[in-house]
Formats: sequence, C-alpha cells, structure tokens
Amino acid sequence: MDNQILRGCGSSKYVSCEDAMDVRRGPWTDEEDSMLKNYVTVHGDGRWNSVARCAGLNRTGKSCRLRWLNYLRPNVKRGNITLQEQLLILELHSRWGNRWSKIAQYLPGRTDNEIKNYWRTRVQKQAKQLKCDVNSKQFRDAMRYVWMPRLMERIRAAAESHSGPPTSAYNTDQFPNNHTGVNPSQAQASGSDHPVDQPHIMPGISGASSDSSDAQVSSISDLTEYNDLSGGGNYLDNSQNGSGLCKQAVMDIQGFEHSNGWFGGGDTLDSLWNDESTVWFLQQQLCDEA
DNA sequence: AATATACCCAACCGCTGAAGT
DNA sequence: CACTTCAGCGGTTGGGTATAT
Repeated sequence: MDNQILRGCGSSKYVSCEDAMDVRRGPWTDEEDSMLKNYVTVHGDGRWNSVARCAGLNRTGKSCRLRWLNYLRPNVKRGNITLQEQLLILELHSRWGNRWSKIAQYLPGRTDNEIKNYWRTRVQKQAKQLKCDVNSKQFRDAMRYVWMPRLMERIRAAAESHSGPPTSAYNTDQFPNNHTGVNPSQAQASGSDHPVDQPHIMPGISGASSDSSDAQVSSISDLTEYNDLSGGGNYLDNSQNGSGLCKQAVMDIQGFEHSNGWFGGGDTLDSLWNDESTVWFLQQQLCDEA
C-alpha cells in the first residue's frame, strides 16, 4: 500500500494517490500546530475536513482531529500516569476490554491513545513476560486479586502520609460528582447504567476538571461477567466472599509482601509485576484448573 | 565509545456506524 | 430507502530515545 510505503520515509511525506494529492503526513510542525490551534480556538472543532481546509492545512481531517484531541486540546495531560489512574485503567479495562475511548472518559485529560499505549507497553508486556495471555483468566485474576489490591493499598498509604486516612480507595471524596456515593462497579452492578449517569460517576479521580468527557457513554450491556469485581471497593474482601478463588493464595501473598517489606516500592505499576508472589499466584491458578 | 536492543509514543490505517442528501 | 460522507474507534507501525552490552 502506498501509504505504508510512504510512512517512515522522511519527516515530511506526501501521498501520491489522486484523491489525496499533496496531503501532508508525518510529524506536525510548530507552525501547523499553531494554525490548527488558532483555527479551532476561533471556530471550534468538529467538521474536521473543513477545519483542515479552512485552516490552510495540507492535512486530512482525520489527521487534524487526532492532533487536536491527543496533543493540542486544552487540559490534555501526558506522562506520569498516577496510581489512581493506573488502578482505574485496570478496573475499567477488566470490565470493558479494549474500549479505550470509553475508559478515557473516566480519566479527564487522558486520551484514548495514551491509555491504549499504556496498556500495550506496560500491561501487555508484563503478561508476556509472565508467559500468559493478557485476556486469560489467570492474568485477569492476578490483576483483580493481586495487583489491584496492592495499588489500592499504595494509594491509601500515600493518602495517609499526606492527610487523614481515607475510608476507601473508592471513597466519595475521589468522586466528587458521584452523588450516589457508590463506586462505578456498584453503580453498574445495581443497574445504574443509564448513559447520562456514566460520566458523573468519577470524573475527578485524577484531580483534573472534566473536559471532553462530557461525551456520553453508551449503555452497558456487557458487564454481567464482571459484576462481582468490586464489593465496596475492597478487592481482597471480594476475593474472599465472591468466587472463592484462591483465597488462601491471596492471603499468602499478603503475608509474603508484608514479610518482605514489599509495600515501600516506587510509584509506578511496573514494580508491582513480576515478583515471586505473582508468579506463584499464576502457578496456583494453573494448578487449580488442571 | 560504539553498537544492539528495548521501550515509548505520535501518527497512521482500516473499519464501523451515524448523519446527511 | 439507498447512497455518500464523515467522525470516531481500535489496531498497528515506525521513529526517536533510553538502556544494556
């Protein structure tokens, strides 16, 4: 394909097919950014083909839209994905799978592209290193019963070190617009899946104001499989009350972590992976299935 | 210091569904 | 109702950079 050949052949590339003559591709220049930003600031976004034309950009509407949404749009956050955001990504992905734009609606300032990149580069990489499929039951259970509780513990510890102890990693303080006082999973499980309700559940978790997340979320129809995911925001409790999956394993892992001073690590998710307890947990999962 | 490898992320592509004609 | 256009989504790629050898 022409486009694939053209990609990667230089910093400024042009498509040769007749319906896209002289359309620029590749990295954006400062001048292009400025042109697009100025145009959208004055005229608003939407109608991206006409934006591209009227702004005087030799770009496709698609390209302009992507550049605006992922880079130029106000309040876009890049890098330094917080513990809360990491937890949220794991939680929401466990429910919705690769529906990145939907997940992104719950992380104000984050783009679907960034979340997708995060998942692919960090989470999938770990699954690969653990030699299991990212969609496998083993890996999902490891996330639910090992990594997510750890993340919550860290969040709690961090909060306690800065102020008073939170009641839960999913306390209502973190969801200022959540007037129901329940966490997202509870809302889902109890049938509160009206599209209009969705964006109000927890837009403030990362501390940023909501912007494009005003977009409505389609109704949930695929949640039943994961309805037991959170019980009051405590994954460990859930593991003990729910499926009964590897209860002892989870408790043993806790013991392992505390006896090894595990909870003092860095701030990134990376340090949660690939430790002995995780490998052991996965091995137990495989044994149980055998 | 030079080279190889791994990682990150911006940008592209094809597909799908909604909206417009 | 059929067709066309367009916006949005998820998957993929490749260049730049960091790290290891």
